[in-house]
Amino acid sequence: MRGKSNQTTPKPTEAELGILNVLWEHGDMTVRELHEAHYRDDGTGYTTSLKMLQIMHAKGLVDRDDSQRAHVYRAAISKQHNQRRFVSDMVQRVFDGSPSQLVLQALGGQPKASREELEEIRALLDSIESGGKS
Amino acid sequence: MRGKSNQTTPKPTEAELGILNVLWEHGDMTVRELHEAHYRDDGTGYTTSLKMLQIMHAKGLVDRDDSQRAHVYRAAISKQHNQRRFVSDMVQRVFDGSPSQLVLQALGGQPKASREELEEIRALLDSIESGGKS
DNA sequence: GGATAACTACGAGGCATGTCGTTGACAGCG
DNA sequence: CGCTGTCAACGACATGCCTCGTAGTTATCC
Repeated sequence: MRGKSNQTTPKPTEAELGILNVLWEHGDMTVRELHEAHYRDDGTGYTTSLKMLQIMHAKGLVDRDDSQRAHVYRAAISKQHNQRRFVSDMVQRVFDGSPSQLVLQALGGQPKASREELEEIRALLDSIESGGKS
Repeated sequence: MRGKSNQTTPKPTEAELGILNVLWEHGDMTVRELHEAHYRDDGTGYTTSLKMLQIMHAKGLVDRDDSQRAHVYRAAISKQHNQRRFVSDMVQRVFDGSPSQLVLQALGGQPKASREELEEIRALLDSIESGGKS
């Protein structure tokens, strides 16, 4: 019920993903704000930030409020939605469609999970194993 | 001691990943064999397969045996190595560096894990929680 | 030995991505 | 009113990816 946002949005590119991460963190932002927060260090020009947001708006990745002179942008897709998209893609292309293989690889990786996170994972396992819901 | 580990091989592109998947499945292959197995359906030309393998060889993604007239190619990186690379990248870019978030997302997804796979995951959780090894 | 078929090598082109420069509009201030 | 600074819009360009056509080489078969 919550998602009237349909699946028609394309997969974000690498640069677009960086921008979305800032938008998810900060909420609504003007071009100037995003540029200062995200592109300042690497010396990238202001117009690049603008162009990026315009392209993302054309793709439906961000919404825009142009009632003010400085347009305000916000992420049009949720972080979770994006995560599902990426996980689904990677399971398909890199793990032969097996999510559990991905899980094993992720748990074996370097940034170790904390005890609380491990418990959360166990809880989800229980939920699945007892015929839990999707 | 972290940092620039010699990841000399770049991350495979989409098309390169498709080729690697075939090579991991079939083992060593000539260009012709790969083309028949992978590119025949979509009408892609033979020289495209050849060029792809040449590029991948230049990048170090595949090894080549040119002692015969028809060169024989094989994957230069293991499937596991590639999986680690992709998981690490995605954890960083999409999950703010939290592997457990990725795990939760993967387990919630649609291709459900089997009971055996769930047990395997539990075993790995136990191993980690008891001060397991890497 | 000469034609034929299969192979490698190389360059070029179409397309997406990410970068920027320039232009024109608009607000605020004197 | 006219200046100055900020903004959105658009085109252009470099680069990487993927595609193919063409050329040149080598094996094979009469």
